[in-house]
Amino acid sequence: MADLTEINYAQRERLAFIDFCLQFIGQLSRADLVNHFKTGLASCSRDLTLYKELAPNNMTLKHETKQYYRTAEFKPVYEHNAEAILASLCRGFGDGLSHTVRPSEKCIDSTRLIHPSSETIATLMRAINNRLAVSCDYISLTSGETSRIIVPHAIANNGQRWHVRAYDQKSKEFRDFVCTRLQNATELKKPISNTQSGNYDKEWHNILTIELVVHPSVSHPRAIEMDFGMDGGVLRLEVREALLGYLMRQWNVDCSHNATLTLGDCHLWLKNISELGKLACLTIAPGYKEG
Amino acid sequence: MADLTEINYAQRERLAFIDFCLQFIGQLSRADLVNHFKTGLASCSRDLTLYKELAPNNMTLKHETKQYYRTAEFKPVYEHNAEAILASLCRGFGDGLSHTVRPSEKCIDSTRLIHPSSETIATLMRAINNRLAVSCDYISLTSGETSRIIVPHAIANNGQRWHVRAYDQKSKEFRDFVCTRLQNATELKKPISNTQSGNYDKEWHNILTIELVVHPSVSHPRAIEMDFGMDGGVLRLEVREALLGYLMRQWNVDCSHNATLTLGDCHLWLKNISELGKLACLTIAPGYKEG
DNA sequence: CCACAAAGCAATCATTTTGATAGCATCATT
DNA sequence: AATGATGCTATCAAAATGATTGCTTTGTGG
Repeated sequence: MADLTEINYAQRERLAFIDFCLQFIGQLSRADLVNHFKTGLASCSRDLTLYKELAPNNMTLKHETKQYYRTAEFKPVYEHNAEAILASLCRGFGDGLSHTVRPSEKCIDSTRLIHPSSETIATLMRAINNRLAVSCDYISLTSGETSRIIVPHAIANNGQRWHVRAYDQKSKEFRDFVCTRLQNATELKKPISNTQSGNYDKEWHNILTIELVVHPSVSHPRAIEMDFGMDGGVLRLEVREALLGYLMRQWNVDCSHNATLTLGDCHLWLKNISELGKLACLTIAPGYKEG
Repeated sequence: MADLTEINYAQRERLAFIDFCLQFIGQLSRADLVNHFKTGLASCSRDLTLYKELAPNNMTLKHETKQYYRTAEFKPVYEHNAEAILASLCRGFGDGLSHTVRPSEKCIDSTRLIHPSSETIATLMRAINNRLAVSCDYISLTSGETSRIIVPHAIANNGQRWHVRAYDQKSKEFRDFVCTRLQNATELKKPISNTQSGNYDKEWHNILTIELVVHPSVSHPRAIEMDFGMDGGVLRLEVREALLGYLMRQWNVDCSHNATLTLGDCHLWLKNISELGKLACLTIAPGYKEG
């Protein structure tokens, strides 16, 4: 019997592709495999034969259409993670590096309107990995364009924008910068001072445990519980303090102390807000009032 | 000289990996390659040699650290799409099928709190591809649990949830259903009637051209223009009518006729709303009033 | 300052994987 | 019943890969 772990990289990819097509498309022809991997017919037959060995009851050939069909007894050979699958369907297969893409028109991801340049991302990621400072021009919403030197240690998406979390030499504190508002980012070769390293970013390293519950104003709470896979009506999450405000805004979580926000479409309430103390990050959160 | 298109699938993957590491991490060791692809040392040397042939000036070996470093003259061999790169950094490499994952802790995507089951997605996608109806139990926010037969034709993410767009035999119209609120989804084998096919979903096939502009209340509009890569202060988009409302809500676009919404953090205004006519989908959009 | 260890490199050969071809089987279509 | 399209298997040649060896470079520790 064939052992999954002993199969080489390329063939494993092809087997995974077969498995995927059966489960998420329902059928598969030899031509699909040949097209996708630019492989020969022979190796294609070999792959199908091997797949049949691994999972004899997963597919049957229908000669009417000359395609393999998923059977009702199908058991996936590979555990496909749901988010990864959806990404594959939306953006096509392949790892996004070599372009073996074939996006599905039937699976449409949310629209990202903000696309940082890959140059900027590359510079930031290299600086992060090599602990270097970056000089750049930054246009802020409040103060307009300024020249800055920042020491980045992570990048994060807040649901809309990609931010870089960095020590700002101008304000002498850790801040978020929107990646698309950076221009002329350049790595500075001299090593950074210790206090500017990510380890000293308190709000980043402070992990808060928050409790989200269905908002009392919702009339069929079960629907929301199912959305969030809630266990006993509560969703516990670990969140970096630096990112909490964004998360609350992204999910439109009522952050008032008594769930009094009545703005439409508010499905969640931050139940344990009173235990969290005063948090600057929450100033952008829906319904938040200090106290 | 080696020709990129003539290189086989497996080696192309490895070359892309080298290219990626140099550009987004800054360095790469032979061990990284071996680890990632579980390949032998020999083939690893071959890949590096070939990469040097393809791009002689992209990397240099530093013996101090025994790693290859990106040079200042680096020119990517593969065009990496920014979104794909960010996904690779956040979730690790590989196509999400075979798990060759190694996510970066320095690159954090926004938190998706709602994860549809891969079983449900699989059933829906198969039904879509094979034009089948699906029976299921659905829990709606307004009417609670009901049994339904729907004919799905696409799934889409609205920024928060995955929806399935489908003909609903109960209400006899096309609607959106939240994937996580579906239970016991089962394909029905009999073929669907023609009028229930996706082709007849008017709101889905009606493509609107919308014009988004920086909200007049923003004090440094250049920052927003850069975020959205605006051309002359306007961002023109083609959007399905069925998805327009979600898009407006996701990006918090002021949909009032005169940009009068003053709610904090509203960076965009839907400039041509007056030309779009009456749209039911906009009832959920910020600031929208009929008229 | 020299020996050593660690990593990279190049060459070689055995093994594995792949591609191409040919002949046969199956089944829908006509 | 003939035809054509596709799938299967077997075979052989070609290509890719893995393992081994001996060599080079360079940093490190004595």
